[in-house]
Amino acid sequence: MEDTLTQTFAALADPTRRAMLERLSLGKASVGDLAQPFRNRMSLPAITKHLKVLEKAGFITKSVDAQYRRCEINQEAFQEVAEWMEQYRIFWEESLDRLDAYLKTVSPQTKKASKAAAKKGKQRRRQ
Amino acid sequence: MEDTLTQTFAALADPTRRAMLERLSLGKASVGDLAQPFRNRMSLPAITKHLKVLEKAGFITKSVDAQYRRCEINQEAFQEVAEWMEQYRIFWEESLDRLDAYLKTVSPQTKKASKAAAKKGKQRRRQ
DNA sequence: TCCGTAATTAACCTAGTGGTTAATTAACCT
DNA sequence: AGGTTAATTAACCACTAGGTTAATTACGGA
Repeated sequence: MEDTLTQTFAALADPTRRAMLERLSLGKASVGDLAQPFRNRMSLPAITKHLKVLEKAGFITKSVDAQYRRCEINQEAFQEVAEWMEQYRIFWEESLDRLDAYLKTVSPQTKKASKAAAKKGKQRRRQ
Repeated sequence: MEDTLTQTFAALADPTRRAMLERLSLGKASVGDLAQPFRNRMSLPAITKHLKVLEKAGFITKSVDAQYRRCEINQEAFQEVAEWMEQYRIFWEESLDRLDAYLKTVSPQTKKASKAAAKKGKQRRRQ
């Protein structure tokens, strides 16, 4: 696959891996911990593979702790995405403005994603 | 592939498609225009397929103009990426601060991506 | 009307991805 | 030492992604 941005985006193009990142954004976790929400759907080797993809893309780092592997989220890859997005800032800023405006027409408090987006718009837009 | 975030990230996980978006960020273009930089490496049907992926992911819209297809960049998909990134803001903000600091230790003017990132950091970081 | 150009569709091929089961490595515990 | 638990590796399979060539559609111009 070669190029690093490609690896980065490819790593995010899977719901299982995104869920793992979401879990890791709350704090460190072992492979078993990360596997737990998927135990019914998916085997452990599958989990291992997903983690390897995330690791190669720089989203996580693993450290050995006895028989456990402690997984931790990592900025590196997020930085790449953010830098790339910078190039298209004009588009996503505009989009968030629209989202922000839309949210004002709905209810004052909505679910977390919407709240976060609204907050972002407010913080950055003026000046 | 089902889910929309997956489609969005998958669309970005290809250097050809990212190059096309880069070109389209400068303005509208026909399929032929977009194909031109790849004409030696890649056939036209391949280009058509790539554009279809970008279209399904919401990154571009096509309109018919005689025998030409006029392609235009679109915010929709960028919005999705931005919303998703919001969840990890703590990581990429921190990353951009580091990048910003690093750039200060290098030269005042560097290449475009770096400049943009530095600008972003300055605008948002304080207050 | 006929030819050239723009672009897509169809049919196909190869390599890579996401999953499996079975076997293996490595650490802890009694 | 022997058993249990954590995780990885190996070998395999089905499906999709990215590419090809050849054929097709659709429009403009002499």
